[in-house]
Amino acid sequence: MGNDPFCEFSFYSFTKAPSYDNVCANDIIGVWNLASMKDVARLAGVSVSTVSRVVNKNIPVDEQTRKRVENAIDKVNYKPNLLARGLRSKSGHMIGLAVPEILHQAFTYWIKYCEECAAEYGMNLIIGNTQNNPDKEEAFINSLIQRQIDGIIFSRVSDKSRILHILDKTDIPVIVLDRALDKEDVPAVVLDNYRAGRLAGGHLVSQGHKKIACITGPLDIALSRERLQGLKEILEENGIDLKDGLVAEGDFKYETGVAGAQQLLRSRISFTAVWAQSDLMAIGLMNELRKQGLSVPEDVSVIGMDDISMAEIKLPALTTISQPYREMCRLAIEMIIRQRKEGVVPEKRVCLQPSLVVRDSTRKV
Amino acid sequence: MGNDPFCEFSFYSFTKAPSYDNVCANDIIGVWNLASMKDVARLAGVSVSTVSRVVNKNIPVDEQTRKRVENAIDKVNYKPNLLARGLRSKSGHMIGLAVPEILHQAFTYWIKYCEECAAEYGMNLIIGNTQNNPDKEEAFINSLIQRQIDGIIFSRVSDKSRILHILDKTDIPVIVLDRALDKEDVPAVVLDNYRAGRLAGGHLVSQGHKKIACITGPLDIALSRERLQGLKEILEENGIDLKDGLVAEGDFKYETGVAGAQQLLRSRISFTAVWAQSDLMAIGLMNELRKQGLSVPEDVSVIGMDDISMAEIKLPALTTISQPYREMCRLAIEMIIRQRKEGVVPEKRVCLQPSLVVRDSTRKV
DNA sequence: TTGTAAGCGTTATCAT
DNA sequence: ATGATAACGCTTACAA
Repeated sequence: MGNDPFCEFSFYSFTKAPSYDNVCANDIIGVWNLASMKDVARLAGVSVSTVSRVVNKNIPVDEQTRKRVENAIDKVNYKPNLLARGLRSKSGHMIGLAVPEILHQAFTYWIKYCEECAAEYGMNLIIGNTQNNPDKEEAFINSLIQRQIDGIIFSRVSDKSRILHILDKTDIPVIVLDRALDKEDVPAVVLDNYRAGRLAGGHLVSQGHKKIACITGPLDIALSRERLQGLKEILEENGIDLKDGLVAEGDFKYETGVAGAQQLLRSRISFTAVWAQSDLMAIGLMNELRKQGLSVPEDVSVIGMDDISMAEIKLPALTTISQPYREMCRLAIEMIIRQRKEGVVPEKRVCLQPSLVVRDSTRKV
Repeated sequence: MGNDPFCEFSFYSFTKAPSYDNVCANDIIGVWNLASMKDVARLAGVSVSTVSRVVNKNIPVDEQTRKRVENAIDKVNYKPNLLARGLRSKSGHMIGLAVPEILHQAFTYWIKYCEECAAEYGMNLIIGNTQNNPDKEEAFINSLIQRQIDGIIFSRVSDKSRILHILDKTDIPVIVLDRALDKEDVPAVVLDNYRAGRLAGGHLVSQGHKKIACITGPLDIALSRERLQGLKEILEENGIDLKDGLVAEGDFKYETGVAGAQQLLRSRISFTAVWAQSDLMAIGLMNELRKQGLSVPEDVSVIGMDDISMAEIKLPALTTISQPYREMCRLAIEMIIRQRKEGVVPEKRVCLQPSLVVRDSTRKV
């Protein structure tokens, strides 16, 4: 088996690159030069300013010269240099996205949709994995500032005060996704978590459940409390009491779903339905229930939250609460762009609605 | 429930930003200016070139002046402008990563580890989701070229000829991750897929299995064939025949694991172990087997490939073949950096070894 | 060792 | 409508 990183029938070798005509003089060797505006201008017999005007389409240019310039542009395959443009216009045409952990599926949604939407606006997305480490976060933000980034989107912040301290001295638009900062002093795009609780509870109530349990996220995080509150209120409105013994605290990960199931069963309070505040916990819960001889949904209905792709493929497929990831990202990016282009600054938080996805893990009782 | 995107107790409003003293003159409003070298130079009473020399630490500077400059740098909190630096030195200090789909877990590994390694080298990572769409791919690459990107990493390429056509005119280092191009004409970091097949087969053989089946990836992809070949050969070497009826073709996704299970069972050829060439297919396979009344690993041993996080939490936890994602990304990035800095160009492909992760889905027979 | 100045590829101001 | 020209902030010959 061997730990040798290279297999026997391949090799890893470097050779001197062929020397290029236009080698540049610093440590980076052999950069091929794209055509610049100067080249286009020379070819079209106009000045660079005219080329710029044609490229940027904002200032009137004579039809004749425009044609000539456009031809020249095609001919030399001119593409504007975004570093030069950014340097001059103070806009790198880039958006930064900071996530605490790339491998968590919920965060990959932010990455995917932020990239998608940024691309639609002709922007590139720089991502940074902060690992909930304030130092990494700071380093990432600093590199973004140095790139004249157009805006920064945070999905969670490990050290609020530090971040704001750095960014307050700039006027770089900042949006917090998903998990707003406590004081609401930074624009945010968040989910209506209270409503998520109501949705989950409402679904279970409508199925006739009366003995309901919940596995929450960390209760020091506002959104876990809001979700729980929503659940509590909808149950109360239907004359149902959410018993303290049937609330287990988790951390959104699989293992605490398992642990939560054990805790609920140990309580000896009977229940016919559980809402786990993340799909991962819901799956852990289902696996543990099954292990203990209970079947889902026959004995216990289970509802999750997030609608990760795994939710579809479990047996049974998981009923869950889905977040409008795409819309949230779009909104965040549009808020950034508006703030940069039009000088308007979003004042408060935007709150989007979750929706219920009914699959096979819940049923009438 | 309502489809209204904004909940009733929040609002989405923009107001005019306060005007800043240093508003710049174009359409981007209110950009806060970082201190520049000029500011540092003025404060330290030296020229900008001296500041540059201090910052870049490559050219000797008098201890006295260095101290003065460093103090000035701290005082004004100077950070080099990376756009200007990139423009001048023709290196954006960025690496681009093109993936076909961000939400697939295997690709998120590339994102995570490329980001991690790029950060170690002081580079930022721009990601692009190509969706296997040649036009998106081309647009992404063009934007990278325009940013004087230092190198591009592809995880799969939808249209090889087009990409190479664009990039061949540049000398931007290009590395293909994971799935090499057919002709081996682009540097690549790949897994030893043949060896993966041998590992999977070897493990099953060592457990005493003799009736072995396989669910492959798409057979028009070389790596699926290489994996299958490895499996075949190790079995042959042990006097075991991999029966044609026990090979089902899938596409790496969950559903074809289910379908593969059905196909294998329909064949009526008995088997005691299956290698699915992706964990997702392995999970589909396990679920389908269970549905048909077979248990894993009691009746059938199952081994997967990729070692995605889901593999750990299934019941039973999945025995699988893991890829050295982190090392592969590191190698790719280091190849890029060496090519850029030292002008050395990696000639062929680098091939890394997979490893076996034994969990609970396989057992002695 | 340090300063001067040119230039990277743009955009924007000011003439014409 | 178009062309010089001066920035943007940096690196780097070349001079001193």
